[in-house]
Amino acid sequence: MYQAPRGTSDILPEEQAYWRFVEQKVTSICQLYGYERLDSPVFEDTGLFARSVGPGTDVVEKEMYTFTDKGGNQLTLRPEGTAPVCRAYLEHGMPNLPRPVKLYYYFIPVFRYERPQAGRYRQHYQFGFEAIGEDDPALDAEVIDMAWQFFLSLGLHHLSLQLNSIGCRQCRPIYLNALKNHYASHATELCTDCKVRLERNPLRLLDCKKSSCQAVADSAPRSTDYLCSECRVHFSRLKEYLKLLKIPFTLNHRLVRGLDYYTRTVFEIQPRDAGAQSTLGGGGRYDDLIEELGGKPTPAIGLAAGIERMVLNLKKQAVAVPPFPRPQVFIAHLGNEAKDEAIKLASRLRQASTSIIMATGQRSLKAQLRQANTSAIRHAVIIGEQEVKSGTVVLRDMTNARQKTVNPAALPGLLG
RNA sequence: GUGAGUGUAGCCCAGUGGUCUAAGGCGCCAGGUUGUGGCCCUGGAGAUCGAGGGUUCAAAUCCCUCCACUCACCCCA
Repeated sequence: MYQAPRGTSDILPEEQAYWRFVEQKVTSICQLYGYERLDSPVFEDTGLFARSVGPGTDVVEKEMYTFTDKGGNQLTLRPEGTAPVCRAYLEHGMPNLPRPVKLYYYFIPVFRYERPQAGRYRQHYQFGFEAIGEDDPALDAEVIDMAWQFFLSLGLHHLSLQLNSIGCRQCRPIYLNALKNHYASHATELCTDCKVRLERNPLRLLDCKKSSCQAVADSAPRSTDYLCSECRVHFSRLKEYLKLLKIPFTLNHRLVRGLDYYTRTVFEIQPRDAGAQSTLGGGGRYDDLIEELGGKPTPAIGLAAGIERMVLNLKKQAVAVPPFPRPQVFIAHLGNEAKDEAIKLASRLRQASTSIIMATGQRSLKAQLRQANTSAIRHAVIIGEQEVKSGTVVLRDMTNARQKTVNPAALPGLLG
């Protein structure tokens, strides 16, 4: 027997109500904030991701699904959503559009070769949005506001917004240097992982969870103390705007994010009783990315959020989502002539926009009604030999067991 | 890639060497009502006990290998 590949899963009918619910909230928030949808291909040139996400990151180094196609092209199933949007932005001349250009994507499959665990998969789905071409901290605030309002609109409670600024290409190197010096002077206290991080990706040192490293992290220099004057002003304006908007945020000096393209503002939204894979959504500025991909210097900011984690939290917090709509009518029949009539009736009603499940096979009326019942269908239409003779049908209301003989032409008007 | 736990019907699970030709519940199918669901009663179908190998007179049960799932590390959504 075949199984779905490791780390992938089927989204079964009983799950769909959650996914539909999220989709509806995504579309409405994006419409509310003036974002337009962009769908990009599932795979891209490997170089696009290697370059933007960063050659030293785990995502690029060991998690990409990369393959060579028959034409010899190096391609990669997308491990994230921002780089493709930036590629499309450049490819289709969007720098000429009024700024900022606001784009969103929804339900894109994202692939990373990782060991699966709660809330983490090899193929998962993301929603995200990007605002490209503006460095005003008011835009940062709007993006964070949009993310915050979105998660609230899902009905999730006890969320926390973590915020930090990691500086720009002027001030970040100075900070990284200070950070490295600090850690180097505590090198003997560090775990083996952190010794590697010190060389490869010093920002990641900050979120090591080992207690010995936590102590070093607690006394480590903070990126916000090393911001250049522009970045400092930018960050403090952002905080003012967030206060203006009454969005509660927690400054988190350890929040760094794992992709190299982030600059200045970084943020994450997490449920407060967080498990291991807690982040619902995260994002930040990537002011150098468009330039890195061959465009003119163009500041930008965005967010990505994982749909599975939303669904996980909707269930955990017992949020009631609208049920998937059931067909209105079940058509039961007895005998061959009645079946012919039933087939014709089903077709006519569907053309009149009435949703129908018609019994197939030759089962007893009891079995047919049992199916209508378990399928949670409100009305049953029954056609037997008597009805065929008189040109009528029996309409039964399954919620109260009342039924009457009616003319089939009158059916559409009789269905609640 | 590392560590821990778990794999018995569609689902939940009992069974820890012979009485297992594997129990129960949910669900499914059928009958009890020769044309009427939900409750109840009765019956039925459905399991090569994750896979392969080994120990033993005898393995769902013990051992080994592999696979999968779960959780955690790592990293992120």
